[in-house]
Amino acid sequence: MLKLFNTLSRKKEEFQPLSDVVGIYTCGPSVYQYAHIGNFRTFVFEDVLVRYLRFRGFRVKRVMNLTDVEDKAIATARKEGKTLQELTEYYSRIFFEDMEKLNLLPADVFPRATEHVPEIIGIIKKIVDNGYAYRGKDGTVYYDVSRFNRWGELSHLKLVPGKKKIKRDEWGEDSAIISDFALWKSYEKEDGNVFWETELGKGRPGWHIECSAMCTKHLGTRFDIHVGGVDNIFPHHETVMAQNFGAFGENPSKYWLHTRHLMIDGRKMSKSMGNFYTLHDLLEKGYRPMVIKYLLLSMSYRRRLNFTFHGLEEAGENLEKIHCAIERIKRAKGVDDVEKIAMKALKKFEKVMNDNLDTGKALKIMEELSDAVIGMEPDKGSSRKILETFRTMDSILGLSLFKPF
RNA sequence: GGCGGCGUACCCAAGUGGCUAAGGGAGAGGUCUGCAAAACCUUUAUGCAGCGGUUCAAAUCCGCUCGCCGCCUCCA
Repeated sequence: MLKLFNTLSRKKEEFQPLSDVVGIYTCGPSVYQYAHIGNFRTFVFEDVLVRYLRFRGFRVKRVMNLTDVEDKAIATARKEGKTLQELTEYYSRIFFEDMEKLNLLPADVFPRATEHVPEIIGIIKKIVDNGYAYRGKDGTVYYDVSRFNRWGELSHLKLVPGKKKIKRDEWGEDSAIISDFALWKSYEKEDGNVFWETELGKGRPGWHIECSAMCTKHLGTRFDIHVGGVDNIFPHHETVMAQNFGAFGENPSKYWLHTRHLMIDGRKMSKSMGNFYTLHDLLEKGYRPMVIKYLLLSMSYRRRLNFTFHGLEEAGENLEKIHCAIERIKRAKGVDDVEKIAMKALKKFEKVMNDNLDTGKALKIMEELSDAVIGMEPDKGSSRKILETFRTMDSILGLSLFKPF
């Protein structure tokens, strides 16, 4: 039985789907700059989640949004003298290329925030009608956090009531204060030509409402799994829950999964600190995409992973070993009946994957199988079985083991 | 200050109450070799941040202390 750690309960829970199609929503990239490999740690994990669910026989619908309108994107476009669309199109294209390089399956839907303004308006109106939002003096529509008594349930934060209003995607000094956040931001000069004329007035969507609108449109008001990095727990996912409660009276997702950060020099790899590598950076240094992916998978997603070049080298060696083992087995003409080893390995593999998708241990099991196999002369039947096992594991981890290394 | 995570050898790391604490990497010694590399062999924690407690038994459970990190309105 598959168990997943649910941030909401802070417990591992048995995965029981709501219906015959498992709905998964993942917060995708903000497409105003290159995604870094810390971002990809999350996307790689999500890919394995989807692949594993399919392996277990579930039908899955995965939705991954592209945040293509927000403060930073607007500011960046302005600075670079581009339109918002030119900027986000460019980075979206790069993102899709990176996904392909890392052998990540495309989501079933890649909704863009700018293409969902009518849905966004619709959901804001519901929230207003239900009494969970109000209009500020300048026309900005704010979510009234004081009306939502389950605020803080996901992040487990005890927040202090306050009167602050947050209009832009700002970050301030007043921490631990409950603030009302913008659902619809009225037009400001620095928005330039980024605005929509709507029945809520001239303006643009708030950052948080985009996800509520898109997940609801593509997966309904209640779906199975919502995934993202831990830094999204608060405020982003907390607000998504609040918004969906305001509009539809329920928490949109049964399970909330959060990946821990990729660290560098003991610190979180982040855009704002500038201590990151993009996929492109590492490819340029000569590292192969699958080696990078191997490193990203080498630790359970619930644990922090410290990025080092030494670790990357080791990942490369381990991956090479597995490739060698597969090549050897392909040509094996021995007489040993060693089918059992393959079956045992697969069993162990499933066991660790069932335990909250521990890809780090799963990789170790693959390495052990490779080590075992390298010293053997398996017969034809065993060879076929071993190759099948590797193929199955590869279909879940997506490491392109059967392509030239 | 609140919530959470982590601390096992020089480095990474497994370990989830019970045989002498996995495995890699690096280092040291060796086999082989004209030398080197590769490969292979040997070796490296009376001890798991510290202190106290529970127990027949603790790296593992409990309490306290120290240190590092994450979140507490940019962020995967």
